[in-house]
Amino acid sequence: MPKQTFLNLDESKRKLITDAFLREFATKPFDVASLTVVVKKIGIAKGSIYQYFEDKLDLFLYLVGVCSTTKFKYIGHIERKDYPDFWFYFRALYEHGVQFDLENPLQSQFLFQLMENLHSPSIKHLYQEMLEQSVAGFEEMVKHEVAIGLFRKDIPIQVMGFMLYKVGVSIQEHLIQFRVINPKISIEKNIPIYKGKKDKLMLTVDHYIQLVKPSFDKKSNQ
Amino acid sequence: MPKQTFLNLDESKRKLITDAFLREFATKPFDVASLTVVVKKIGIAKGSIYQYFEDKLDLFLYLVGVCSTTKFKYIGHIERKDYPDFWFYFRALYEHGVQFDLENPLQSQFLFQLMENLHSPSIKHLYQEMLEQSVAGFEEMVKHEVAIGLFRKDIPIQVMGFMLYKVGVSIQEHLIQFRVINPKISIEKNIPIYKGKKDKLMLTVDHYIQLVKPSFDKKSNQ
DNA sequence: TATCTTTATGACCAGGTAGTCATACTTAGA
DNA sequence: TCTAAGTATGACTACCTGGTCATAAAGATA
Repeated sequence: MPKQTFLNLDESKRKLITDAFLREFATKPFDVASLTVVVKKIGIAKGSIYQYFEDKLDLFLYLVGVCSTTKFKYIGHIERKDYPDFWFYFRALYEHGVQFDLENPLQSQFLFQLMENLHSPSIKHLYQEMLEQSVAGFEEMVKHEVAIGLFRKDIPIQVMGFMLYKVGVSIQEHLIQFRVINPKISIEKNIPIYKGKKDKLMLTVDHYIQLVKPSFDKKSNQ
Repeated sequence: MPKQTFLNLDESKRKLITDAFLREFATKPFDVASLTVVVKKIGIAKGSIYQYFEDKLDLFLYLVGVCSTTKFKYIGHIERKDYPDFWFYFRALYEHGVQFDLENPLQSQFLFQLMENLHSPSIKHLYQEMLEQSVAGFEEMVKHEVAIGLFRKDIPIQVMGFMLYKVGVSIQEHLIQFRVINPKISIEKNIPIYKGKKDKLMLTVDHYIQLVKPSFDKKSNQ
């Protein structure tokens, strides 16, 4: 948790600091990201950081918190019950995710790279924790779909949950792989990852849904 | 490429060095792995490393080469044409992959963590390159299956190829996630990742095949 | 204006890194 | 046994990191 000193700062300075570190941590793994470089870039003293935060990890966790909170405002209200089947719901999550990205590019990019940048040995436990949480979330979704008879039940929940999680991740990675989006350049130029690419994203989402739907949906004759 | 000096070394010393660095790079990202630590551990001078290799990257690439060559001996002879459908072929790759692991634990573990440990900024290009190659390989497979009418053709090849690649990766990650295997501990104790777990691995492979088969296979009425 | 509290600073510390290089040691051949 | 080529060494450089802390500056209160 940030110290009181940081919270007392006026918003513009808080934003200056937050944004600068979001940028750093969005580009480099935790262990490689350098506080020294960032403070030089924004022209504040190294010592100040330690008036604001306990240590590097404290700062990092603060950023995670900020971004998660923001994103939740965009997708927190989306509920499964408002959609006829899981895939409409799944699709909606992406649609509102784009909105989050367009309006909060830096935060979006930070979250985008989060899992990747957590691969540093010194915070391995955090990675494990977050992955576990994500996977558990998808497992819950699958469990529900199986319960209401929309998803097949001949495959272990864990397998379906994990695969679904992977599908979610793969869509974004696909767009990077095939040069539709370029997070690195987006961060440099400070433009939203999906700016002008919402259509292409949703088309890809649809392709993936079309592809994996038969894997999850219960066959009509079962 | 290693320098001649390294190649002149007698095998036992070469193996000592190779194994020690495989261990280091199997545990830590490229940028975090420390040559200094390794040379201390095996009791040779830091300078010696630079008599053997150009630099850290040269050493790393040597390790990649060694492991790839070994693994190829195990799965290079497996050909699609020897199997009735893609999924038997896919399954066979895993089966022989286990054999490679059991007989070359260290190399297996190094390759296992390779993609993950390539996330270091200083070798981002290498990551990109290898990913590209892997994905291209899976795309070729898909293309072939579509051509012979076994895979559906209503989804872009790129999407199917990338998804298939992800399925391959996901199986291993699944086993970590659900504590069936534990590469980190295996490396510490120097035992094969899949020792005594071949059955569980193949069961999981079968689950994933069973799950994703309907996504890829052409429907009989199409 | 004088006092007290909060905030900002940057030199400094201990510890780490990849890579260099002159020197010493080994080995092989004559 | 002497020489020459190959191999091993570790102190050293230049540079980086996260984190500390006494001190200075700024703000608020009276």
